[in-house]
Amino acid sequence: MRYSKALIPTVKEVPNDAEIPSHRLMIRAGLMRKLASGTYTYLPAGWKVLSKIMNIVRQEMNKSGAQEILMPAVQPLELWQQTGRDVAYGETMCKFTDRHGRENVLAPTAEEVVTHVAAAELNSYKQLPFNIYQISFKFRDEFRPRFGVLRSREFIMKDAYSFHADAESLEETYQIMYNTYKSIFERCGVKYVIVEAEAGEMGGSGSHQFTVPCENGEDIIVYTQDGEYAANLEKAPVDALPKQEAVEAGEIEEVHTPNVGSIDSVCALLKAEPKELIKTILYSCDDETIAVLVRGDHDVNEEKLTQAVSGKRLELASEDIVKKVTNAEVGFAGPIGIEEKVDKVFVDQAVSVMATAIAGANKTDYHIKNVVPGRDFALYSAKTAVIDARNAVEGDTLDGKKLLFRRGIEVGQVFKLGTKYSSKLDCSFLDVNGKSQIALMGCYGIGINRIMASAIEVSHDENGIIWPINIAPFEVVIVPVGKEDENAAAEKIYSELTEQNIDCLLDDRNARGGVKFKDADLLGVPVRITIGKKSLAEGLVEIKLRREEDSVKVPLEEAAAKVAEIVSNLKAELA
RNA sequence: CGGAGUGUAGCUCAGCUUGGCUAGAGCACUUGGUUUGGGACCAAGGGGUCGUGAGUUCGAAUCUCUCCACUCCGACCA
Repeated sequence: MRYSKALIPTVKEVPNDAEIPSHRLMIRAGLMRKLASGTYTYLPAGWKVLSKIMNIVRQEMNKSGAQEILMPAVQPLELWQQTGRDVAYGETMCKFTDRHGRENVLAPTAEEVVTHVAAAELNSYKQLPFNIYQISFKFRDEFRPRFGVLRSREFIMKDAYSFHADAESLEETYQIMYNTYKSIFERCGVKYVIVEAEAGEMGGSGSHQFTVPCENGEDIIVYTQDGEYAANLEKAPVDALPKQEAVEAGEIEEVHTPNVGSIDSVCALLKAEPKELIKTILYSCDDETIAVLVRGDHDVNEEKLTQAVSGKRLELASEDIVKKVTNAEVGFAGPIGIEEKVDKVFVDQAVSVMATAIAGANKTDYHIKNVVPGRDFALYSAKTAVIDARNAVEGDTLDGKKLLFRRGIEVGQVFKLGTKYSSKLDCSFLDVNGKSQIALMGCYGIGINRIMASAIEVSHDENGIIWPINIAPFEVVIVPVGKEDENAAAEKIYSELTEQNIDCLLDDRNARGGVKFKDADLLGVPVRITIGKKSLAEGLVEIKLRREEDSVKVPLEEAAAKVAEIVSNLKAELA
């Protein structure tokens, strides 16, 4: 590609709505432009990056035995109603009615459609297993799109779905996908960690997340120093805390706390620490109401809670329910006597070992001091159980080992779905004995745009992007500085490299050297060839790697061969 | 959805407090010239119904209200 003919509109100044490096650099390097909140147009160089990522994904998926298909972006809402996910996905799903009055959704994912497709074609165990995938646009009407491409409303996802006759087969494909994902991210040149994850809304029995550690990630990874354990925050269990030393706790004492409902304000008023408080949080689960007790400085982990209610859908109780159950305004729920008012009580382990605590009084504008767990409310009963119900925090351990935290960008996740979708959409087959069986499923997603953004997040400097060569918009940029012999030499190298299928950008613009260097750095092209007057007079050109400071000079005639070798070495690093 | 903020040229912003001549700067763009190894310089240009709609006023970018868009924080934490 010749720069003079290319639409690569680099800019010096950034629109003020870009905050994180990947977003800023994608705008500055002319890779993309925003159309509206959470939607972006990819310009030629940006689309090339995405295309290269998609090609790697496609090659590795095909190599694993998966087959590519393409499903519609517009799906009938009816399919989603059959699995109940029309409600579960809620407002995140963009719905619309067509001219015939039919309700549709813009695909946020495709479990329903793919299961429907498979159900129609699957008859016999002899067809199993198979794994089909697509690379397509997905639309999720996010609460709050942000961080540029990291949480956009429209994005490109590779989603694969496997179908199996038995658990062993699912396990086998799951492992194949796990390894395929490793190859994909390695070839893309992004450093990732694999963590245990909860299946969440997707359902199923097992899941791993592929996460790129980086400061601007939205996910929190919890791990032990020795690398024995890594999980996301939703999943990570914690060791039980030791029982606090018993203190001379007086009788419970009601205190007036007018208009003071939040943890912080209670602490301020009573001069206490959040860790001396018990939070009582109410959830609705089907028709039941569930109370959860956690320490004031801890957060409820809904995934753990969901496990405790056997995977049933949980929802924070509405204000009305809270008022009805506690006989008080929101902010004053407490553990004493709550057992009689709700269907279940889960006490977080950290609460169960508290010596004494402050809690809500189930009475508007009142709290209770000197609450002793086990004395003033039951820890174990028909309705009450002590469980691990909170997020891990700094200071927690697992198996006695200190838990560490770091942020990351989720770029891929694999799930064992089991029969969650196949049972509801009747995806079954006849087994060897002629008996009808429900197919087992796995699903495997990769965020294409997120690979692009995370590569930038972890690899850039003050001058711009530093691409891994396999996903760079160009592998080599040729910069002639000057306009006579330099251009001729540049053309020569350009045609030699192009002939060898090296993806090359020739900066043939009539611009000063400085401009070309700045743009080459901003765009992040891994290898740069500079052809200047002085060196050329000696028959030399200069080769510089974007990621390194120094350059080397080689004879003009050898330049193409030398660069081809460098390119192939850089690629070998990512093989 | 709650809170905060911002909307003036393609981009970054000034002007608004205290209403008043033809609405400004830098970057970008066009033309000509000089330049050409790290975002050059000179000169001449083009480009804005100041987000929308209403109101107050002799007069509104500026004051008031409506709506819209965008950004940030939060959104189960009782």
